[in-house]
Amino acid sequence: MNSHATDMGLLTPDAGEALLRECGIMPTQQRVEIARQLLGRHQHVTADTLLSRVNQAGVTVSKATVYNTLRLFAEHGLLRELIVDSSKTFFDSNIAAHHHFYDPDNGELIDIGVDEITVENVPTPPDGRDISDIEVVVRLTNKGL
Amino acid sequence: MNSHATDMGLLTPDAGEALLRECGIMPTQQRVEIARQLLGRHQHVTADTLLSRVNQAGVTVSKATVYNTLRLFAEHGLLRELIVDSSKTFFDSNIAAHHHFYDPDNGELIDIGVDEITVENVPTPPDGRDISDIEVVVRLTNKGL
DNA sequence: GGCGAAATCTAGACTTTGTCTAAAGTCTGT
DNA sequence: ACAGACTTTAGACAAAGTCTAGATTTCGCC
Repeated sequence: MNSHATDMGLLTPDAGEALLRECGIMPTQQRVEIARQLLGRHQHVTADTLLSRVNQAGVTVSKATVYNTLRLFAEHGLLRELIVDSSKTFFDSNIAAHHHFYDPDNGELIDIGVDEITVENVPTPPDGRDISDIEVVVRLTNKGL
Repeated sequence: MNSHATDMGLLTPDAGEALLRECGIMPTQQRVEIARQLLGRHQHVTADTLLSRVNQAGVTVSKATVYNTLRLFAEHGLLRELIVDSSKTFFDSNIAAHHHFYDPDNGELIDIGVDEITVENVPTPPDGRDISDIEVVVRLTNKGL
């Protein structure tokens, strides 16, 4: 057990604040609480689940701040936006290169380590463009459907 | 030039109707027009662009019918839903296995043939589930940003 | 061709996810 | 404590997609 996270996988308030400062993000109460809930362990959340989780933790946060903060954290590389479902956006606190299984039936996301799958020979992109990200989504169905 | 498509890549009305019948889909006027616009060549469309294209072709179609028909065609394997952008869904009339470059700046999608990229060693899915689809999205940025 | 049953289509209300805005609150350096 | 810059908020707004009830079309059959 490390001293920066509680046994529920939350960061301590101090660790959350320190992390944000390191990234040059002003550590407001809302941002620290979102960081605590999100960045203590690897997980996949939607804006909606995060909003209710933070509010249940006793910190009042508005919908706009949740979206602003998620975008801000993503810009600073603290988390990654996942596009796997047409109706909601997931955010992934695991920023290491990896891919996903996705089960549309229950919204479950499961990490696939970058060493567990082989993606090679990606063609060079057209004209004046660079690759910013490679995302592999392996969609699942329940057996016998 | 084959006899089933015009020089604009549209199916002839007869070819469209025949295609739907082969799939066991009742060929209504709306469905035939959507099939003509969509299935004559490989392309990527959103529900919105398709709606206006069909209406401009002189066939009145409602938004609900466009969505119903796209889902119906996808269920019958005539096209494929692509999840590459959090704000809109694309449909791909190329049903052969392949992947995509995606440029979020202009919404452009470019096919990557399944022989142009290597995706191997996909782990076995958990418990009682099967793989239904593997989707690789290579996101692009403009150089020097 | 005409008929009834079943399937389909439509307009528009509705839902959901996410964005925007103007006003109020908070923080920092001095 | 003050100014100025940044952040947060509630709620209006926007866009994509879903749903529904009633009107229309299609089909098989005579």
